[in-house]
Amino acid sequence: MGCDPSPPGLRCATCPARAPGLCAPMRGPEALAALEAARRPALALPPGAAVFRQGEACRDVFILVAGWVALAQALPDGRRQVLRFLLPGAIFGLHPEEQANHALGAEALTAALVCPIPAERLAALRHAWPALDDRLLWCLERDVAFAAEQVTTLGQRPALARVAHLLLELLVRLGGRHPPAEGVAVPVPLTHRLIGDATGLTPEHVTRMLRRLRQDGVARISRGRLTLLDAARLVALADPPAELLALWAASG
Amino acid sequence: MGCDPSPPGLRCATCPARAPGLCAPMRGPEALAALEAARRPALALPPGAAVFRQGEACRDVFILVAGWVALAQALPDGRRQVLRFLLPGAIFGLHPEEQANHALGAEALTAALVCPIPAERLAALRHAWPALDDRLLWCLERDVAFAAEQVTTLGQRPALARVAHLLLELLVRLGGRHPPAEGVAVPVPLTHRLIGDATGLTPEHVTRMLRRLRQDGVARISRGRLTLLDAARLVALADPPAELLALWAASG
DNA sequence: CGTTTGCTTGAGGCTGTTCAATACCGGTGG
DNA sequence: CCACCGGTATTGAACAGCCTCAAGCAAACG
Repeated sequence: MGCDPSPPGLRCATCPARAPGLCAPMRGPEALAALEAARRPALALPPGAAVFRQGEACRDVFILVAGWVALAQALPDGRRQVLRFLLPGAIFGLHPEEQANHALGAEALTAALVCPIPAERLAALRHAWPALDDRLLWCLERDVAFAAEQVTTLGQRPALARVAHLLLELLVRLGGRHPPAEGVAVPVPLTHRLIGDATGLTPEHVTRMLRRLRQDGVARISRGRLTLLDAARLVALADPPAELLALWAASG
Repeated sequence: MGCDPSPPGLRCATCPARAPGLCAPMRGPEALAALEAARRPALALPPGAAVFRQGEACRDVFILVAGWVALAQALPDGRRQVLRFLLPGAIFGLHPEEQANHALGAEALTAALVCPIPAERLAALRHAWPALDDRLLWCLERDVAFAAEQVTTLGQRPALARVAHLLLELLVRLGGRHPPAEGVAVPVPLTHRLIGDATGLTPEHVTRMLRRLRQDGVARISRGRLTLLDAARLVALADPPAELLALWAASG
């Protein structure tokens, strides 16, 4: 929960080629300096800490610099839906102006570093550097495409395909390429509960689906490490639209 | 399928107060004239016609001037997911640049009138009138919020709540206010199949859920007309986040 | 080490699907 | 005006997928 006013700033951590963040279009030194000047001190969060809570007033927009964050919507009955697992470079917390309070919560899954940027300062930057508008527009169009795919998955695909879809998405986003590499153990800080909240399944059923994937030699996940065994069969199970694979690979 | 190069243009039909379209920020006569100049001739579509098909190249962005359009993603096995029912004023067909082909299809549910705007011309307009960026950003942030809610609904809510949620959404969007008016028969061109494709249910189960809503005196839909009987109970069943109601009412 | 948290497995039940048969409505052509 | 027709709605019965509940286990953490 502490504050880290010094490095790592936006410059180094949010601009890896495979996870372009907000600063990608701010190439000029002045523009980047302006973005650096606008941001608040970076927040270092321990695992489980909330970046913001559902219902809280929207004050800042955030850039995830390091670690994993989950965006989730909780329901009154205790159920909750994970909307997206965020990786470094992600920008989140944007909202239409009518919306004064967060409809979603954001929670760190690992130790995480986030940069808050006051919403009004971001608006000022947008007007000073129009390239920032292009970037934000691109990010949002991408988010809409991702959300549409998740809607289709939850509405139409059976449990096994939902889990396969999520694993494939993570592998492609983490690896930055499609097809993803086989045989590599990738760190993935997800519990069965989190996977269930993202796929609309119970943790018990997630266990059963993961067992089938393991027994069929498709992929295995254990102790926080995900290993792809058979990329072709995972893709066949997940059956993602071709358009998405490029987006996953390109945008963390 | 014909072309209608004359009225109704963007001016009259897309700017009703309750369904602000692209031109809302283009108040100045020059700006509006520029938008009018950029658009192609309006397309008049018969019911069932495709505005664009899934997999087709992305060439234009569209503004819905009149009628209903469904955005849907089809799966190889014949199932499909309706992502959103569009009402007049909606802008659709935006996509991140990596995406050369539509991941979704758009189909007219009624006779409909749409204005295509070439994507590159829209980009040019954006740079000439920065207010347009604000508007597009707002539209996309709203779309992300809507999509997030649909994800939660499909992932976590049971069948009755899903149907109630959709009916409430339509009533609030059509009426432009919350709570929606009781006792008014609103034209709604949806078949049980379409409702099922939007809620992830079979048409048969949609029938059963609608029967329960009718028997419980909550709402009834028949012969293309939706009548709200008990707003409070519909809201209780649908249980939408407070943030959404304002967005539904404000944005058609 | 003890405690806690998450994982695993099984049995039984509920929700929603599938399949099939019938009724309905709107449009068409005789 | 009426018979016909295609698409849609309705209903029921059997089935399947996923959930609930409960117990036992493994792993992480103080």
